[in-house]
Amino acid sequence: MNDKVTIKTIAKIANVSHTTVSRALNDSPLVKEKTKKEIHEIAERLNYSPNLNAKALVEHRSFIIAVYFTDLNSGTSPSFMSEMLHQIKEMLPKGYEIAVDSFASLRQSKQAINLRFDGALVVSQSSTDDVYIEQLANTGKPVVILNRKVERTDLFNYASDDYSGTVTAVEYLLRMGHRRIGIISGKEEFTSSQNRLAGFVDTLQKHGISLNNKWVVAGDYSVKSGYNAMEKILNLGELPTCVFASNDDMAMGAMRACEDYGFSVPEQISFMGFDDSSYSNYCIPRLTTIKKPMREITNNGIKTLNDLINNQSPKTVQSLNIKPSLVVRESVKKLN
Amino acid sequence: MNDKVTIKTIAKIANVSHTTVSRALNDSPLVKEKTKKEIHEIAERLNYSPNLNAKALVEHRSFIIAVYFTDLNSGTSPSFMSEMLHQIKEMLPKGYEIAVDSFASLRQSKQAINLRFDGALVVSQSSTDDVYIEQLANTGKPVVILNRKVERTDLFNYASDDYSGTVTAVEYLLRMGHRRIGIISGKEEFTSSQNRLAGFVDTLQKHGISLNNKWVVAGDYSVKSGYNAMEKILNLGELPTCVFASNDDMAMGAMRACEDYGFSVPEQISFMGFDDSSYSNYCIPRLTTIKKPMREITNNGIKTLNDLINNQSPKTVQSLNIKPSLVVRESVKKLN
DNA sequence: TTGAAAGCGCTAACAC
DNA sequence: GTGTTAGCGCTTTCAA
Repeated sequence: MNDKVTIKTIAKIANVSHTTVSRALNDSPLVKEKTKKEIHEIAERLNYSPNLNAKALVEHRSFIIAVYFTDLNSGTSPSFMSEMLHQIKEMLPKGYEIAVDSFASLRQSKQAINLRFDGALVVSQSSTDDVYIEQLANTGKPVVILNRKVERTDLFNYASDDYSGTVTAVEYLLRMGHRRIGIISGKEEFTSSQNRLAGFVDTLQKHGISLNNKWVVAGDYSVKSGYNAMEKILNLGELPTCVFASNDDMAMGAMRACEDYGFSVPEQISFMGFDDSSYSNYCIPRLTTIKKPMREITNNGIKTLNDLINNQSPKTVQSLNIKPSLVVRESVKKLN
Repeated sequence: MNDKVTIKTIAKIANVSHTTVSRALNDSPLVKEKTKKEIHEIAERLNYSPNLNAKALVEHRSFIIAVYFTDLNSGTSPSFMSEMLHQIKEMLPKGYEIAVDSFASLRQSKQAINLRFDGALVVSQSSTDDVYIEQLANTGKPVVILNRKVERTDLFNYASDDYSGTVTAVEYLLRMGHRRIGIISGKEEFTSSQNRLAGFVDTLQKHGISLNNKWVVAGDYSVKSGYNAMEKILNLGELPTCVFASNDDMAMGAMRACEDYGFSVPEQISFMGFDDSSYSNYCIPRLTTIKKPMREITNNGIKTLNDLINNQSPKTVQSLNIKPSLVVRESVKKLN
């Protein structure tokens, strides 16, 4: 292909220097309108497209936004990820590319972090990410951490307050008369799992409700793990009246297990989820859940990064720990 | 930060020329082992990281793999996308970045396609992508098209044979005794919707079954659209015994509508989905569906692109239209 | 308003 | 084995 159209090609045709072409193409006020127009025409005709590598080299920036996930494979819900990418793409200045990567894959291949980016957005799930976050921050380039509250206070950081969300959840369950409550927890390494579990345990304790340890079963946030965890609980003999699943996917798996074992939901066992995934309003029964404020998290994050990259001090706050809200649907029965 | 560690910095310390450093770092056999070791040590100590922009400029490649979706927003199922990205990341040579983009956003912002990539993977849903695929192909760089069969035969192209999948689906429904069958179709512009609809219509006709046009309702592949579409059908008075939903998500929405309107599934109305999404084995009832061969599609695509980038002629075939398979579960009742 | 020249950090002839 | 030099395509002084 005619890859070789450079500013020099255009310069020759327009009978000017390549400097002028560069200026014209960058809409510099130093170039006469007429020349500018001519150059633009030629560029268009030749289907000129600037060599971003050269531009990046000389301008000391790369036109790349790095988006890091803890793990592309598991944990980050696909819908979160896809919404994320979509929003970033919408809000980012034209000409920027989005480079997707994961800390898990870096760790696995023992690779160093790639420094070619102008700003980074980190969707963090685990404190094991901190090593990498450190490295990103050390570049001095704009970095925004989402999804998980980090220790460092000098970083822009927007997260969901999962602990408080779970408190809300459990208090609702208590109000509905439940006292025998189990939990299916999420991926152990994930901060969200830890916070949700802690919120659960603490709230029961605070209200003087004893927790049956057999009703605390580990899942990994997948639908299947919810199913398996619930099987364990159902085989216990002594059943809870309600199970809090640390995310909606596991709740769906768990409800399916009940169906298979002949327990009706919510008549015999109630369920509470977390996240408010797009399926939770359509499963049977509709899932009562805690709505994770994904929209606010991503919006804040992207806006901030955007400002940072354009060297404006962000109009957003430095850090946010957003309280999730309760979404009452059909999966929790009121006991009398 | 100490961003400024370049090969020249290292050269000065090691008392060699920057060329030698370059060679050493690239593990050239031309450099003495001892010097090499020294240089590597210094590089490590200084936390040297090569400037990819410079490297890219001189090597005429960019270490970027472009991944294009028709639309990041809708149509491409999030789980497909995330599995895709994960697999690419796993199989791609180290040091490569994955740049995610969508034709929809290009179109919206009237942007030209970005030429900074060494190979492109296109997850195409619609023939409107062809303009862009053309441009990508014209770069002469490796391009692999997934998900949809394109006209051009010179491109590497792996897709699911949705038409034949739907034939399989409908013939199964007929075998189960259904004659009054409706369809909820997907996004109109998407090739998959068109093929699935065509397969549906053709197969009914081939078997001499008349199609009630009122039972042909348009959705857009979202759960909600499946719900809405099913509402329309349920309000019709005359009901089908079975509805084929063009994807699993819509089937889930439709089954939920039945629940809300007091129709039992599959006793009164049966459902068949498409895709075999991760939820289809856990919803209530479990969804009988057609398994889209995503794994084969992505595997072939990534392997091929990989070979192409490394200048090997791919061990894979040029083009594949993979037949999906039937997955029988619980949502289709056998009529007698 | 334009051009000449330098240089971004790297690789690759071509010498030695 | 190693160094010198040139050059990738671009922006940016500085001079005219």
